[in-house]
Amino acid sequence: MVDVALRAGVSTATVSRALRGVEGVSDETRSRILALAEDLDYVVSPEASGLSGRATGRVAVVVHDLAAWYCSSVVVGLENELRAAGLELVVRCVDDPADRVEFFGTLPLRRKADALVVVAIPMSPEEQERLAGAGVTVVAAGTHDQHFPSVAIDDVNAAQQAVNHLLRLGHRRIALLNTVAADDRAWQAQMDREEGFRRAMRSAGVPVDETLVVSWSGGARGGAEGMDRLLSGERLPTAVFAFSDEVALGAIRSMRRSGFSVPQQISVVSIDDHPLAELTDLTTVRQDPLGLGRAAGRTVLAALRGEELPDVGAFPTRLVIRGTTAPPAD
Amino acid sequence: MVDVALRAGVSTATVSRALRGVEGVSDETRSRILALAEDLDYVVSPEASGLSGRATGRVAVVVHDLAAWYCSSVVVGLENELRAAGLELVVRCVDDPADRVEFFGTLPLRRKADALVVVAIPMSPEEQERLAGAGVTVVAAGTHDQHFPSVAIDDVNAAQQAVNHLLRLGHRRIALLNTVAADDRAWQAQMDREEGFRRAMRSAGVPVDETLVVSWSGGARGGAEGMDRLLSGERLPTAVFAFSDEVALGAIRSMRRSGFSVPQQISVVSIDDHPLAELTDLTTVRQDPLGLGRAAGRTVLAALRGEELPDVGAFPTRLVIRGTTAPPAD
DNA sequence: CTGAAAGCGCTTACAG
DNA sequence: CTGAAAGCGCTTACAG
Repeated sequence: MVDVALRAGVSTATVSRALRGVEGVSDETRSRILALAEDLDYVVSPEASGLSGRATGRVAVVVHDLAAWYCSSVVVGLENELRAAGLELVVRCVDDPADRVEFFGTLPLRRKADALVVVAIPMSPEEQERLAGAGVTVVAAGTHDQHFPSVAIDDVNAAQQAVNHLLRLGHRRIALLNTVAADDRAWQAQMDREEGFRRAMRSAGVPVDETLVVSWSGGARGGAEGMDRLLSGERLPTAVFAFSDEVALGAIRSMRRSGFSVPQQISVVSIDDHPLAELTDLTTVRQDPLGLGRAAGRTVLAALRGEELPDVGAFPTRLVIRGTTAPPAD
Repeated sequence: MVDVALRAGVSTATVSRALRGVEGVSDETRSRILALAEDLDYVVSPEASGLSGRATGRVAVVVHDLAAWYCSSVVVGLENELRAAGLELVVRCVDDPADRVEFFGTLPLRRKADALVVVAIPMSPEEQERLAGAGVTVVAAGTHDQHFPSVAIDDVNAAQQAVNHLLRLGHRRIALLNTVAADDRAWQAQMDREEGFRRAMRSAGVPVDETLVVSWSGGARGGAEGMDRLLSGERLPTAVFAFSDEVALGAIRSMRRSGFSVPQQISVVSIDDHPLAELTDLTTVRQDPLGLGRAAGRTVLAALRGEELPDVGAFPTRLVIRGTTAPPAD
């Protein structure tokens, strides 16, 4: 920077102001400095800038499973929005419970980032408290949060959209193929989606057959295994509401293997609209993790600017009817 | 840090040395300082540290499509390895060609990171040159590179593994369902996999029917469309080698829709072993992007330590035979 | 509109 | 093994 200042014949203070677009520099001087900086291929040192100023120009994101479609899409949305604002994204994966304890225990983010975005990790009260004392702006993405601004879908409502679709088709023996969090701590989405399932059934006056409510591990494999359990039960469902598209895909695989046709004998609906849902002709409730990540990014920017955060409400979801649902055979 | 030094009754220089595990501090002093720092919940400011020392403690990763399984897996592997070494990962997505030009044109990474990992983006000579002059350690992951250390699979060989499997089963009319890069610049993997395809055919003395060589856009949709083209040709293939699992899945969908059974009428093999490959019983050549990311991370660490980089050779791939391949019907 | 000077919180030769 | 001091490259009141 001294170099630029010397050549421009001004002080480093002026260069600093010109480069940051701050007021108090004449247009003539500013453009001269900008041109010079460009010429010299000069970039400000974020270290020095962060040390003297207050902000680091970085926002951290903690994410549960970056390799999963949902999480990586949220992160891409975040990155796009933050990059446009000149901020960098530091990614921290939290793979297992031990790692999670480690992260929330040490919170290695003080002075390392201006804000933290927690993606798809419902926080315990203790974790929230730790974070609140960490001195950074916190935004939750993919989960609802009491203490911090959050952007997420309404899982109860999304589940109702799915189950109502089955009910409208005439189904009554509807199974819930839920998942359990690997973490064993209550996972918000699972509870909310079950609540939505029950609420839809209740509204329609249809009793829930508890033998048709199964919670199994997640992913396609979990869905396949959970479905095997349902198929080995006494009375079969005519329709299944699965926690996610991946679970649904696994379930469908199990059904076909066992000789059941979808949707002729059993209908399937889930939540996500994963890229493969269209390919597999899966009826699902679409959510938009990329857009959600962008919204979370905008929330971070607003919070950093100290703006009043407008309550964005729940992020929208929408039923997409494809080929895995049909009226019951009987 | 002054706070810790004051309470420990030593200078900040000693605290700094103790905290970094550098030599030149008595064990007694060191442990006292460490305990104190722990007590006070003290963490060094990376800004200040970076400003006085040389390194930033950060490595940047540029990635083409973070939402894709392959790329996000590589990034997770990288993150795991780098985090274990106390380094942070800054993620930069490069979505479209314009964005790519912008990135390589401005290279906003000088002083912002100690190293740069380029994931799945084959670089042009000009881009390589720009990077070489940027003053950061560069590692390529997922592509081979002349100028920088790189860790990648041998695409030619992987393709041969796939096609040789088909040849061994007795297939001769084998189609290549390749993809074209959205970027329109030559994409290494596509060329190498085509080369592997041709080499395997040549070795087996089987002529390539050029009407069975199709390059279409990527993803499941691209695979479906490309397959439709193949199916509308004069002579049908008895087997298809697809660029990736997603392309293969799309292709299979097209075949089933057109009334062809897999593998009875047409066999399908591809490259990846995507999580859904097992679910869909797809025969494929497995690659391990998570492990590849880890290896890239280790390469970065070694380079940062100034170590001689051992030539790791190609990252291994392995044929996984499942249910989409069988001997030809005739 | 512009500059001189202090200070951000560390690390690193240089002494001892 | 330990400390005093300079310096890393910026930003920010404070003057002018």
